[in-house]
Order: sequence, then structure tokens, then C-alpha cells
Amino acid sequence: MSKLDKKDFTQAVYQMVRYIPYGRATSYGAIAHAIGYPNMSRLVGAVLGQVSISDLDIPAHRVVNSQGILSGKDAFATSTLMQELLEAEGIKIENNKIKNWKSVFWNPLDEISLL
DNA sequence: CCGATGACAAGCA
DNA sequence: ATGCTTGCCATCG
Repeated sequence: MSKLDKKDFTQAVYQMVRYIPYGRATSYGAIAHAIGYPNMSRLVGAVLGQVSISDLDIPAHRVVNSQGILSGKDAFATSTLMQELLEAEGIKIENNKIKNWKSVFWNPLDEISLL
């Protein structure tokens, strides 16, 4: 199995997040798993944390934790921005948590299979 | 260099 | 269901 360098890991995360379709969301663990690092969920979050404040080309608001909770809302310009962006896409949120998360969840592995 | 922290996740009580 | 503990690894002070 080929290993990804830190730099490639970052690029892989960027690309994966860009693939997330409108009106959907995925989790850190799912992304980490999709790019070959099942236990690197924290690193995915670390990468997005840096990205969300400088690279707006990446829909970082569509990435939440495995419970569908908006754990990264504080990393955005305002603490409500993340939720507003998601709601603008038709995603319902209640108490910082995506409602019907099961249906909103987008599995990157599903998309990779199609590639 | 070392210890603490973090946009996580799974396991256990 | 809630809360604590462990694993993982990059980044920070």
C-alpha cells in the first residue's frame, strides 16, 4: 500500500471535501478512512481548521464529527456561520446537531467506488 | 525536547 | 444514554 506524505494527506483532504455534494455532509473519520488513514480523524480536523480561515474554496462547513455535531463551528468567522451555511443548503440543525444525520451523511467511499 | 491541546472516534462502565 | 479512558498524530508553548 502506498503511503501518503503529510502534504499529500492535506491535498487529499482538500479534494475530498470539495467532492461533498450540495446539501450533504460527511464526518472526519469517513474522510480519513477514505484516503487510507482510518485513525487520522483528528488530523482531518486539524487540516480543516487551518483551511476554514484562509481557503474559502473548500466547503469545510460540510464536515462534522461522527455524531453529526458541528464541532468546528468556532473555527469559522462567526459561531453561527457554519450552521447558517448548512441550513442554507436545506440541512436541518437542532442544538448544534444535524437532524436526520443518517440521511444527510455522505460517504466518500461511495463516491470513490464510482471513480 | 517535552507536555498539553485539538473541528475525532471507539470502547467501556 | 451519559461520562470517562485510550488511541492517533500534528501543532503549539
